[in-house]
Amino acid sequence: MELCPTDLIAQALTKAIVEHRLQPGAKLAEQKLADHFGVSRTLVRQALLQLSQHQLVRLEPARGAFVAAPSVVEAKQVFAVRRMIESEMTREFVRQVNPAKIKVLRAHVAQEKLAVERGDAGGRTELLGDFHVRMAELTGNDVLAQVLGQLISRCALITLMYQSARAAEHSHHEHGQIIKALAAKDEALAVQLMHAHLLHVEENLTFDRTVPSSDIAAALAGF
Amino acid sequence: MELCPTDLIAQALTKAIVEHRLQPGAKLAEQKLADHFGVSRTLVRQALLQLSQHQLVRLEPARGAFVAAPSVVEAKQVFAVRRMIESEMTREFVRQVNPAKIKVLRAHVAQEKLAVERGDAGGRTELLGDFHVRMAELTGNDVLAQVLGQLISRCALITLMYQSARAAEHSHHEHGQIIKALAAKDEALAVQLMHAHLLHVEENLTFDRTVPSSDIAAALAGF
DNA sequence: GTTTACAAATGTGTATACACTTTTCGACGT
DNA sequence: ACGTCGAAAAGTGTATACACATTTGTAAAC
Repeated sequence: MELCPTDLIAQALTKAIVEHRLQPGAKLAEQKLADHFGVSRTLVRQALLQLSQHQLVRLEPARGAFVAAPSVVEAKQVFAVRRMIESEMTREFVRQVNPAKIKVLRAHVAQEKLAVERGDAGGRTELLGDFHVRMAELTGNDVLAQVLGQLISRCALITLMYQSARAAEHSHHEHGQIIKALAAKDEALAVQLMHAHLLHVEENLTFDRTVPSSDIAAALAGF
Repeated sequence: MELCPTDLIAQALTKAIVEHRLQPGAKLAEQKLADHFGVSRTLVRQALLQLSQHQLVRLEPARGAFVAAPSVVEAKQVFAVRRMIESEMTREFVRQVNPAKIKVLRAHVAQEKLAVERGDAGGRTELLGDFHVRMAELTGNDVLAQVLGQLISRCALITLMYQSARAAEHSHHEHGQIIKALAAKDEALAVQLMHAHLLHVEENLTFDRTVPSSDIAAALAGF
């Protein structure tokens, strides 16, 4: 569906940002990226424009592009929206659940297990997020999957900034419980578990941890 | 926040598309647009790229940009997602409702009334959609407002393609009822009304009406 | 030694140029 | 007359060029 050079670059950058190979706040100089990818600035610019729409990079006029560093309040808002969407999504999922769909989710969780045990922070964050997108896809609503996908990639940054290994394992475990409730067609339980799960993820983000910030004003507040 | 030339062009195009001054399926030739706006193709391309992300234009490789013509199934999916989000949003709104917020909504509905009475199809569609965005903004969740805004601009196209004047007035009336429930802090009623409202909007779209299509295959299906 | 002014360097913003693909249109052959 | 082939036209995809803004570094002034 999308395989033109621009999207390839955007994808590569997204991966690099979400996997934390590019620090939040890092400058993304167009020429440097162009050289690296072996293309002209034109394509890099287009890719950066896309990523800015996805809130993964901040574009400052005449100053350039920087890896986004979502604020705590923004993170909380993203999670609030996710709870709204995913509670209802879970309800819908239960209505149309069948063995094949449960099987897909179980297979996914098996992969999560591997990444968590391997200690692969990038991989596990991606997989833990993908669980929710997978659910959305299984409801058959492409728009839902797309919207949720954007929200999740947007807070992949946040999660990676703040989430501990223990929290990741906890998430993985909760996914298993959610599947059980889905398989049992227990709507109330499934919705409750999903809601609690998202709350846990948000709560476990150690927002007080000092994060290397590129925002001078914020970094030096109080000095 | 966004006032660079590219965004200005994107905004102008969005308005033209949403106000139906550009027919769904219409070709958007880059040079023509560039001449019209008095800029180079570079800026037009960037704007078109943005609009394609918002699903307002379709980009076909090496063939160009076309005004999007959302399918019926896509429309239904958008509405399904809106119901998920806005049910929960209504719940949240009731929790933090106060007289000032109610006043804002009442003022908005007053404007809707004018547009509906004036028979201004473009204006009323925009205002009827903005009611929901206004609610999102009033909850204080910027991310929610942004996500919902995208969904609504995405189906503004649909609404304008299919919605009748009578349906518009009906929507306007339902907004009033929703506000009453919100003001009374009656969560259950407000949620129920919002849910029903979105169902009504979707149901009232006359999906069977033949729409001028530029998609030859679809237009000639069955011949 | 610190601050200010200014110039070089770096980098972004937009326009233009060129290669290549798709479309259009006319001529040729059947 | 109809269909096919081919060349011209139009349009997209990418690279490059250039104007302008920002940043950096240096030198002069206090």
